[in-house]
Amino acid sequence: MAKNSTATKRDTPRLDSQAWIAAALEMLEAHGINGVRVELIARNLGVTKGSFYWHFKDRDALHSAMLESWRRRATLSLIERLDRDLPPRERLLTLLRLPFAGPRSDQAAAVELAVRLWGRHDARALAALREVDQLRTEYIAQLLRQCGVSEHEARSRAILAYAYMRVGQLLIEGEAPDVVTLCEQLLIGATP
Amino acid sequence: MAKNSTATKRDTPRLDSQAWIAAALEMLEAHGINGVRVELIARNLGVTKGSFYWHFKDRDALHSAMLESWRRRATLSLIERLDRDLPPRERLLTLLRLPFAGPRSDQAAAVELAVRLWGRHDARALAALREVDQLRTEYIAQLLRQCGVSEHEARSRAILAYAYMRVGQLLIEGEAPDVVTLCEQLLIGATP
DNA sequence: CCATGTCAATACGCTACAGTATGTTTAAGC
DNA sequence: GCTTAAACATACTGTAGCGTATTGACATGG
Repeated sequence: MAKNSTATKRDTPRLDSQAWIAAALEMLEAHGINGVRVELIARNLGVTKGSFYWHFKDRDALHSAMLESWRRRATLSLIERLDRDLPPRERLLTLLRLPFAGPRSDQAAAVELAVRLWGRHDARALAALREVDQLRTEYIAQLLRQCGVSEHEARSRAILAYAYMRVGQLLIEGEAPDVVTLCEQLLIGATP
Repeated sequence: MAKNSTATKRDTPRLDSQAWIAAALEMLEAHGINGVRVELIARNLGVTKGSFYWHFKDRDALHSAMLESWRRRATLSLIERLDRDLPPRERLLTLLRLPFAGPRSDQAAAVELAVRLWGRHDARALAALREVDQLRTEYIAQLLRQCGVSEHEARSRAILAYAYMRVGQLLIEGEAPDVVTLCEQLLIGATP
């Protein structure tokens, strides 16, 4: 186990900043912001930290880049991926089930938790978090309004739905399927 | 700034395990489980780590003690403190507003997030988390049933309420008071 | 007053890690 | 084939932190 250790193969021997950021976000998801170590990420990528300090000035620069990358993907990508020809109610359901759909979404939900904790002693993380939270809840609220939810209830329901999406995964694990379905119905509104 | 640095005064010059655990939980809340450093806690307590290794075998023993302490306080204390002569609906409201009532509850909510992240790569933390989640949601569901919520809806509403209590703090910060009130009404049930 | 148990300070070795300095490979352009 | 710059390796310094060993302060009971 000298060169090709774990994560990325050497099919792309040369890395760019994005590869480092992606690997760093994996570390963030697993061990929090303090667990994001340069040499560990390097090992996961199959390189040494000599590569890291080519792409980034220092550890703090990586942190900023991680936040920026997360903010972009958290706002643009997800929303634009859903804005297709689905009716609003189906879009809402898909959105609600997104954090529970497979290990990839599972990791994404964990990153949210890590950023949330990170934001307690880092102003940049807090700012990014507020912006993402605001955009997400507002988007959910819009969908709810399109489903016929009143203007007043929309924001409250959006907040509840968003909270459910953040920490609901572990809570649901042992529950019956109809309990989950009822959660969704309570959030979206009565079944027509 | 030599002796009495920050946290605990030297009124109680000698410490016990509980003081260490409490200080460690503060660190957990601020920097996650990886940020819980022995020498840093020692500085906060105004002692050196020579004291620590008298009370605990090693860092891992502190982790276990932290989990155990958190589990006790998370299950027994809170529930028993509420089981007074309040009607169930008022008890529910108090419970719902607990995470947003002052900085102390704010810290407690942050500890929950930290444990939640911690549980992603530590089996003990995950076990404690599951137990606490289960007890809390079941307790909320019981209160809901006493409020007239149907058996089926009780568990779903409890999950939504619990998720709201965990991450709702930041989401609510800029909201109007009636939005928050509506959140509570949606969770508890229609106003009678 | 001294013996013992409790709690803490000091000194030490060890490892992990951040960051720097500098050498080495690889690919592209000419 | 030679140059150049991008991407990475290697070797190093400095520091933070875990754990250990030893010693010191302080109280209490005999």
